[in-house]
Amino acid sequence: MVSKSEAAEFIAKAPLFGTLDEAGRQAVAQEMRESNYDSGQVIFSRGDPGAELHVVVKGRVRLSVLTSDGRELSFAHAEPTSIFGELAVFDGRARSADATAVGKVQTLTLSRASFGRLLASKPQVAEAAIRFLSARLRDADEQLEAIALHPIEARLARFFLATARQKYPEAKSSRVTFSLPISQSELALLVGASRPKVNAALALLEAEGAIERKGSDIVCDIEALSGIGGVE
Amino acid sequence: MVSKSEAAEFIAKAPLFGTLDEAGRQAVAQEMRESNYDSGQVIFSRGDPGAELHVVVKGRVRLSVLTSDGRELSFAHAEPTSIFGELAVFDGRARSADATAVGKVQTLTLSRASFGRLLASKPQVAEAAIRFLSARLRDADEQLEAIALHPIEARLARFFLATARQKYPEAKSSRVTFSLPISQSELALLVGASRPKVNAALALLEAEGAIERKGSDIVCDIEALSGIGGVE
DNA sequence: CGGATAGTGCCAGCCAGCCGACAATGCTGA
DNA sequence: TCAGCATTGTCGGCTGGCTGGCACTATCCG
Repeated sequence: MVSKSEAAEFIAKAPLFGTLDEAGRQAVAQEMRESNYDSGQVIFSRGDPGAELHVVVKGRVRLSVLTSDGRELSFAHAEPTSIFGELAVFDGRARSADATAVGKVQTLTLSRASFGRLLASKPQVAEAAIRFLSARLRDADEQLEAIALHPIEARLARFFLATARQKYPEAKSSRVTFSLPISQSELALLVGASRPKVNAALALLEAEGAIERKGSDIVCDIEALSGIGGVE
Repeated sequence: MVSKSEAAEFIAKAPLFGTLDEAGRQAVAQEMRESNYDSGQVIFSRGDPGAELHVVVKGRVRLSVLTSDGRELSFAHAEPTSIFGELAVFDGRARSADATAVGKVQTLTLSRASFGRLLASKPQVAEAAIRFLSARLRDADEQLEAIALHPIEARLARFFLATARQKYPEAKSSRVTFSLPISQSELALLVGASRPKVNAALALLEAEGAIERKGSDIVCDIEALSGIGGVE
């Protein structure tokens, strides 16, 4: 259970609400509702009318699409402080992807109506939304490029780079360690490849010295990964 | 040459400025500058600091990325009334793609500074920007899905559907005709496939009766294309 | 404590789509 | 008018990645 004051504190770390002052965050927190999901539970599906956005508090959420013939692709995973389901709130159209809990998940939700009021009353939220969407779009473009033009190892390398950058925004040492609670199958969905290929690519990256796997932890060599990822 | 009043009239058709009133459009038009490019000319390149957005007046612009090993992919073509180069203006970061004139091109440009003033003074522009970016993001997601999960014919079919929907927004008859001034090589870049494959896929679509080619015109059967494109 | 379930590592066979190449056609500009 | 270039239509060889399957291990839960 999350108290309203904990919620207010928490959303300060979320992109859309970080620019609000203390009072603003309190006000938003008042409007948010807590939701809990079990592992594998569908949070929403593509095509649903969808009228609220989520901020992840605990756990991971897979954002993916599923074709009629059963093929699947993950756009991203939402982790704590990540926002998802925002598109339906921004433009009022249907859900563009499926959201599925990967493990137990807790989120805070904000309704379209509440967000509309927020947007109208706080101009800095509109600006934050524009920056947020711009960043999303840059990510999407990069992902499109990766999947269309780069081989699997490069896509994996980029994924690790992006994750590392997210966990350690300050670009400091060349080797960073973090835990990666993702199965190879999830990785395969994210990277748009088959599970066996991901397995092989991981082994390859490790052989090249770009990563090192220690249980569920992973050590990344930023330099090496950049090289393999094709980032000049 | 475009006069300021012609410009004001023209930008009414562009997504970001359509919500402005006559006076607002006049004001924006005053700030815009005309640019002309020859066929093949690079308008900007990825990584450039980029400080203005463009509205296409005449011609087509290819928005693409190029990898170090020479592989290329088009995200989209900007056509008259389309906006491109907006990301750098929204978030102040570098250009995320290359923009190249396909044929002679004329654009109107608006500087980041001008846009910033516009954003601050007209709240409806912020809202338009959010909707605009949301739509872009939905497109990007759809493209990602298509390229990762669907075969070439399906991607081509979706491309035609999207084009048809853009030219005839009112969903009326099941067959629509329009001219398609794009070479197969351009199509291949857009669809993320090799040129020969596009050629074969076009032949296949025509054999299936989903399209019909008459010179540079094309007749699309919406139903058939939807079926092949995997749109339920 | 033991069984079930999920994740990992790996192999073999198959196929879609790539590449490079070439002729035929058509448009363009001198 | 004609040469030159871009575009189109097709091939064949090659290969990266997929599918499906199987054994082994770790982990979670009853």
